[in-house]
Amino acid sequence: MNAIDRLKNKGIKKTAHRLMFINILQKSAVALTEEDIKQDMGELYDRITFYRTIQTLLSAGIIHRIVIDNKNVKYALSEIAFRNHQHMHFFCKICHTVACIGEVPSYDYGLPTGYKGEEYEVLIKGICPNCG
Amino acid sequence: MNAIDRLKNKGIKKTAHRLMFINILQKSAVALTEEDIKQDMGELYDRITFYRTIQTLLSAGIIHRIVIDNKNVKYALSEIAFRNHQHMHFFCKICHTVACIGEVPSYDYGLPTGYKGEEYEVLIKGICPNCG
DNA sequence: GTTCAAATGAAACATTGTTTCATTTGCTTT
DNA sequence: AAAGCAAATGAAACAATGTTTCATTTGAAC
Ligand SMILES: [Mn+2]
Ligand SMILES: [Mn+2]
Ligand SMILES: [Zn+2]
Ligand SMILES: [Zn+2]
Repeated sequence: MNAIDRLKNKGIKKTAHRLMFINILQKSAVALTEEDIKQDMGELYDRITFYRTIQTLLSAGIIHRIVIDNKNVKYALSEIAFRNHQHMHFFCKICHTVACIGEVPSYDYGLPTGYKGEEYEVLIKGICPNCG
Repeated sequence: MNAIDRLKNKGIKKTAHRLMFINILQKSAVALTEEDIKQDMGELYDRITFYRTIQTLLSAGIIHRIVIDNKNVKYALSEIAFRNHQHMHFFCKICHTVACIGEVPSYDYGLPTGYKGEEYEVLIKGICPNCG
């Protein structure tokens, strides 16, 4: 699905910032940092609008935020393939690349009594194909 | 193990701040936010020292940081029981409590070709015993 | 094209992260 | 117990990031 349709789908206005933001993510095989996206935006970048664009796209569910730790926060499109399934993330310890990978296996994670698990997030850290 | 021994173990000086920080975590069954710990510290709290205490204790491996998302970052002691095993974390969607729970199951998580997984982090979101 | 709500971007303010440096503290050696 | 020294502290200042306000511009519906 293209950027315009993604916005139309959610009933939010198509603006230059939003379209460019989505298009940049769309072209990337991996999740991107704010800095990555900002660099790609060039001229059009504005700190405040950028901040609000992220909020808008996040709450519309068009993108998702992947928080690895304090120093690594990335954004990726919420792909249709993944929409209703939890998916895993891979973090490369060398190049710090983050990729959305397959579905979370529905194994028994063995919660202690009394806990009700609803969402299972799996983050795998290791070496990516590029760095291996 | 008590706070003094934890510091002595790592060969770092025992100071009022560090001891209090560790003792506060030690008394808690769940992971705590900076704000939680700050509140418990009272008088002794200082923003800058606090910042450095976290860094020191983190890099000594005495505590670990659990990043749920942008708005939920918590700290917990690195328990001996967990030292060499990855352990899972549980996040309660209602009260936002975070708890360190059992080991990460060593199932096959099914990485795409080329990826080498080394650490597996599992974060389960749901309802805790208190809120259920 | 007109209209109106929503988005923008400048400015200002708030919060958090980090460094610098003079002073104090904890620990080792006498 | 006292001296000596490296490490820790806390005040200050600076940097980066988050957030609100408001006048202006823009997008979409009519
Ligand atoms: Mn993802
Ligand atoms: Mn833990
Ligand atoms: Zn890599
Ligand atoms: Zn709860």
